Amino acid sequence: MTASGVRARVRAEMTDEIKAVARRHLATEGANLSLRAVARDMGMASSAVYRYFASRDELLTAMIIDAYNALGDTAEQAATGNSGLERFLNATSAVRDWALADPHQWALIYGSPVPGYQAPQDTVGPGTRVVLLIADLVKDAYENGEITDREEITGRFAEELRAVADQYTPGAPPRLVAASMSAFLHLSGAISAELFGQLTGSVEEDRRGFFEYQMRGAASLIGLR
Amino acid sequence: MTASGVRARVRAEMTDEIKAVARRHLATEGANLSLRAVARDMGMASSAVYRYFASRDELLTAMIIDAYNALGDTAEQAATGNSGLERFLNATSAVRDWALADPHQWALIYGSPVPGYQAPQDTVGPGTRVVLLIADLVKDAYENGEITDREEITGRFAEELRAVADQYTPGAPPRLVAASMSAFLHLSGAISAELFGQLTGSVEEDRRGFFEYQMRGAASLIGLR
DNA sequence: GAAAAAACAAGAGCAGTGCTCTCTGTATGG
DNA sequence: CCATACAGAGAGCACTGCTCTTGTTTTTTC
Repeated sequence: MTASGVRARVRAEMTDEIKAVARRHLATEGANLSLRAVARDMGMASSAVYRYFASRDELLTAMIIDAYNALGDTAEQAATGNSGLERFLNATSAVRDWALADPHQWALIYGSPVPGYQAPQDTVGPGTRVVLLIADLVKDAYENGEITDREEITGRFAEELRAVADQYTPGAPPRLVAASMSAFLHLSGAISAELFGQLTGSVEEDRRGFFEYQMRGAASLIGLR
Repeated sequence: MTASGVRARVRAEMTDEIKAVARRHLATEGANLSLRAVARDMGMASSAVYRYFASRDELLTAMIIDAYNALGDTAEQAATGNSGLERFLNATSAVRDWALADPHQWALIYGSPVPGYQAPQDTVGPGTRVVLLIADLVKDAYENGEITDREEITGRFAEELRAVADQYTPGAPPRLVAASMSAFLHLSGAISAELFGQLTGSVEEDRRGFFEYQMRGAASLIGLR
């Protein structure tokens, strides 16, 4: 291994450790991540952290990408089953479990954007993994004849969704893309509400059951059976 | 008007002005509201603001309550029409318009909670106005025979929702409460995603159309026609 | 192998933050 | 009329993100 290779590896390790400490802080403190506190925890000067991340926002961006990818991995691994419906329910349930296990990380990616923070281009790729997974899974079900016919959608947004469908899931009718996206938005709304305390006072005991009920509704709008 | 009445009135006006300035700051800056900046804008010392709000969190709480009520008013006023479906679509569309007009205020109430901020009891009442409006409107439609029959739900969450139904919309079957809440969560998810940039790259032109499509889906799950 | 260049780390410092404490006027209530 | 409660100001504490300068170490280049 070359000398420059060593340096690069040490740098990568350092970067990872900073992110790990930051993730720990995020889990306990919440979204107002303090670079200084992270540096303190690592026993280094705060200015030294700036060798690895140009700003607090850049560190946040890195953590957002990591979170998107962790969630994407989780959802993809869970999206198994004997039917499209089963795969959909398993995937969405895994997304919920992931969010419940680390609410702050969920808030980081699906909560309100950090003030002054504009999501850079690097985040859009990983950010679409879950919705693409759903669209893909629905397309599979469609090709297996598992989708109940529904009337095709019309309107300008239908045209826009046709373009999206052609790019990501060619061959799938636009209404399936629309319904998949709609299901994903329902998913994220249901999880965010549960995590952010919007459900307090109504469903307290059987939130999993209520969530599955909602996802079954979303699936029925898609036509999954 | 008594002398103490004057003092109380001045205090109320002062409180309102602080909130107004804070709202202006929120609209431009985002969620990291600075008490000092608000005080500066009002030409007073930051310490003087603490005569009116014990902490930044308390000011935020006041603004959250105001935002909930403003949104509640908007939704209630818009929930008119000749059918339950029309009322539902009008109300949800008004909610979306309100959120688009003031994204930061929407983020304040439906985005990720401010770090370290625990929503006090005062916010739960105003916070349920929109979902209660939907449930109420659905119950009206139910009593007018505008709801297509669907099978009743089962499970523990169904029992919990029955209790909620008995309290807020007595006489309505629990499945309507479940579907109303589900619709509301879909609503908030769709709006948050649109506001927080989750839709970037897919539906750009006809977001209103896509939103209405989604709300029609939610309405069909309720059985509204 | 020595010199030059690049990277790393630390510390001081700036401007901002929430919040507290103390002090001073002033308006209110008895 | 006077004691009191209250509004406001200012200084100060501990914290933040970030920059700039200084010194040290490591890597590259000759």
